[in-house]
Amino acid sequence: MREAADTARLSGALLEWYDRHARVMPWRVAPRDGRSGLRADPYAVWLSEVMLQQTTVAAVRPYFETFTRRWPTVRALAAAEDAEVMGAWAGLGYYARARNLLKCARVVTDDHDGRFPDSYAALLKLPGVGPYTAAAIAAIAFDRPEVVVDGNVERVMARLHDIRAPLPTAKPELTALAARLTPRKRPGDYAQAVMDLGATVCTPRSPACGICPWMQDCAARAAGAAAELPRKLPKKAKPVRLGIAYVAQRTDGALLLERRAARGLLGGMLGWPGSDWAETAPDPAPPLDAQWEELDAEARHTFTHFHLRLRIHIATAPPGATPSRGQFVERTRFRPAELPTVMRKVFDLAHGRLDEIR
DNA sequence: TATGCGTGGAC
DNA sequence: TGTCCAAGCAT
Repeated sequence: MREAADTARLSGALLEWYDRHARVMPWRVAPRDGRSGLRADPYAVWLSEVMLQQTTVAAVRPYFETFTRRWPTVRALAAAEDAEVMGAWAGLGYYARARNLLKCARVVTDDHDGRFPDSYAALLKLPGVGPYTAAAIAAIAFDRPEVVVDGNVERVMARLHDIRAPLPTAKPELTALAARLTPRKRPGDYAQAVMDLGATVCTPRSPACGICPWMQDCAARAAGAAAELPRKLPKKAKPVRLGIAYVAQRTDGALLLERRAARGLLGGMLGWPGSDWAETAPDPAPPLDAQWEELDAEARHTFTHFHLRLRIHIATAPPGATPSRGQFVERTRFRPAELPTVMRKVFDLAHGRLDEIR
């Protein structure tokens, strides 16, 4: 157990480092000196934190810009159509976040008069807001001294204290260690400072210990073990699943698309009608009667827990054809960017040949 | 507590 | 090429 004076020195040293090295991000205000009174917009903090769940800053940046331009306030977002928001989220992944984002915007608008609650407990009740996000919003937007623990903080704590127990077993211990270090002053800056440290210095591979403000205090560095921590339980192998995607184009260029079920994989997103995805070869079941042609190429895509190989069948839909699934979307209204990545891969492989046979 | 849930970049 | 990884949450 560290002395209180020691923890104050550590958090102080990190805040000094952050004052000099904080990265510029569109959802941030400049580091505070405790007097400026500047606070980040809770809507921007919430939106960015949800986008940043398991997602890199580089990937989030353009999406954040798009969302705040189209929907500058939580009320504006709450009033958006579901399909608009899902389309705007396409490509960012973990689509349950987008579904919960809309739910949350509507709860804040309808039940909280358009203002985000300012306490950890109230934030935690919101859809899509878990322990990390609730603490982050409370600290960053409302200056509350909450303990913010994400993957960066876990890694930094595991190294600082040389914790050899693997994740996720070690998470409670790492959270307790993070709690001891969290200062009462500038909690939002402190939270962002630890995460920035983890993202730029105390990185998963090849940590830059030589420039770390906590170099002298790091137990793992002293033991020569920094790069090996945190340990993690081994992961399961990903099985390969097989499927068929059907891309039908009408002679006027309209494409047959289908809104996926609201829950589960790619829930609520637009896609091509197709078979289930399973480890055994699927039986063909095209969504309309036509002269189907199977492409030589297949779309390969890796999800969180399986690899997918998607065979692609294409056809020109006969005039007046009525599909058993999905609906035709005018070509001028079709935006490949509104498809999840695996479906966009299918389109990229299909569209040249599609126009040849039309 | 364990599992399902995306994507793109780094190595 | 394959593997690992990132500012987690819901069930």
